[in-house]
Amino acid sequence: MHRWSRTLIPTARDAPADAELPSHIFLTRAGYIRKVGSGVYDYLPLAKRVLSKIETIVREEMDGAGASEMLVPHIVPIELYKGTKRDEDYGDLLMRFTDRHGRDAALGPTHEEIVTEMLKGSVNSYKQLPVNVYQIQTKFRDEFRPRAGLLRGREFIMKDAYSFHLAVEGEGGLNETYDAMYSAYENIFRRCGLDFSIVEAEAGPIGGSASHEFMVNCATGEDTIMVCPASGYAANVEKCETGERAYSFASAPARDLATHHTPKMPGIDGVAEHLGTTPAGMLKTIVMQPVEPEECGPKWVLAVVRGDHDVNEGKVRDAVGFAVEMGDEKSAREAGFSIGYVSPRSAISIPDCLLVVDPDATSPEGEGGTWATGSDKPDHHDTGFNWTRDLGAELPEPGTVSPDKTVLGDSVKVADIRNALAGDPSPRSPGATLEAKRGIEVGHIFKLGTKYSEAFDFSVLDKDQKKQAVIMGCYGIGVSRTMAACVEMSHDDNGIIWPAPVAPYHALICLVKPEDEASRTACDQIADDLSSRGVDVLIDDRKERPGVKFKDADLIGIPIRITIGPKTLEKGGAEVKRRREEGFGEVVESGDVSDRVFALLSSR
RNA sequence: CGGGGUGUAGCGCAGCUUGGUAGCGCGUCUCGUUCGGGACGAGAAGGUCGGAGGUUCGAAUCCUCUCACCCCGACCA
Repeated sequence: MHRWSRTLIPTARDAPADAELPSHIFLTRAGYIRKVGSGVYDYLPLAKRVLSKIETIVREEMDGAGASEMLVPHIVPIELYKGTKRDEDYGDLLMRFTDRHGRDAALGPTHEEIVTEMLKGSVNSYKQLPVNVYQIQTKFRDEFRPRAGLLRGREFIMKDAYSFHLAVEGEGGLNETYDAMYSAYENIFRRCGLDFSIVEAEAGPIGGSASHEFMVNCATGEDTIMVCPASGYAANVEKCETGERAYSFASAPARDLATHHTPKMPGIDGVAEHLGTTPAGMLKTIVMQPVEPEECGPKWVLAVVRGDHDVNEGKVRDAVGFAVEMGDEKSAREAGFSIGYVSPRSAISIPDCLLVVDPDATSPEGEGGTWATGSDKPDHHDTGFNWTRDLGAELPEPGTVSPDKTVLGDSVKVADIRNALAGDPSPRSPGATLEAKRGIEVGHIFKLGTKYSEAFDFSVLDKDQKKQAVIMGCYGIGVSRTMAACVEMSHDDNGIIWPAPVAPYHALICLVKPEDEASRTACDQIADDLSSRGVDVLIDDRKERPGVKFKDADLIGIPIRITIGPKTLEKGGAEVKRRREEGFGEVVESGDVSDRVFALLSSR
């Protein structure tokens, strides 16, 4: 139980000019957070209470799922990152500094390395596996452009867990823990009162294979996710598959190939306008190359998508069977590519090329059967390009492309290689189409594999006395971001509306007239009653006008407001109102208030 | 890292073009009247105008350098 006059809740009528999103505006105005520097915030008492409640839920579910809490240093010697090259991969995101002895260190952006080191030093038998350890700690990532308050700060609070296994499958295997974490995360976010989606995701710079993201559904979210309403399939845009799409190269050309001079037109929009077409009437040909050229056939991979679509590197990788990256511009020019003006014909004229075409880039929609494309010479584009007439190579027969199928031609493949879009066919439910939604990522679980254990030479002897690299998983939750996401998801024009499980207090007693003896007596009795039943109570005992108190009550968003004043006492008790309800609440007899509050809290 | 912008009282802003010794609203403090949805009146406190250098009799204002912060893009938990 706290009294407003004795704690620190500096509410403000105006938000700082740079606050744009509701979570940033309200958390600041309601006295939860205060900016200290770019992307760095104070957590004031109200915020700390919310964070603690989220952390408690996290701890209960993590412990319940067999994980053990620990804590590693915030500061990590830079050598640990060199082992995995993440000092380079993270680049400037890694906040580095040098101590008085000239030793380089970093503020941990996440702690795979240091935890792997820790386990390596303490686990050397398969009998000690599996193990799953976690911590809740401040992380630091030196974002170039922090924004949106707590949603993308530089310093943030994160729960990160790391599991270690001898095998992927079976009892004690990675998948078992991964599944346990999956359901623990579902429990955590459900208990936090969040509306969320679970989506399939690429692994990102952290490395590894399978992963899922937990996204709070929210229109202001920074991430786009694709969902199939029929099957429940959901994935982030980078990962999202599309359903079967038909393709055919066999359209009859209605016009001849013609070359146009298109100097100094960087964007595809500008070129399309100049040629009298739209980006959807053009082909975009991206020159890519294998990451490890020695281990695969072709030197170059040309990915062709429609002009208004985006090539997806991961999908190209899956289609060709080896990892690819954007082609190095210098060596691509040396090989003969007119970067910026490449057409699919370069795949035929330049040796060692593999051509991969997205179904939507085969036969154009509408009349004409031809595309606008690059001319394979600087400052020129062609119109009237027709695959069968103008490519000069054998093309695959018409058919369909589904996520698990790649159609092979001699030197031409057709495959899903672009980012999914709203309206695309669902990969899981024939006839349904994908929808795009926005979300805020609050949790992410990865199957890491052996990337870190191999880098740190962390292996154990198995039953057959064979040395085996330990298999890892890692599981993160943005704790401070979860707090902000709650506000993004649940607020109105007047302020925050906390879900009860994470609210800083369950009930706010608004003393209309704190100097009134009878009010104070009733208030103390009700507060004691509630506290003894485990309800967190904040008493607004400030000598303020009622209007100010009600405005502040709405701002800070405590789920239940109990108003006590001479008028309510006259009517026999106190007014009880939910934050999410408008107007006046109901007057409840003083002795019944705690029962009433308890009932409201239990009914959500 | 590209493009744009802003630094003046705790918060929001004006003043800068055309140099003359700093102002408004909110908040804070005192007194009085008010008292269930951000009251009213009277009074008060609070600023090396981001920093350094320069021009000038005189700089918040003009010039140079610097630092910080923000927005869009790229990137990203």
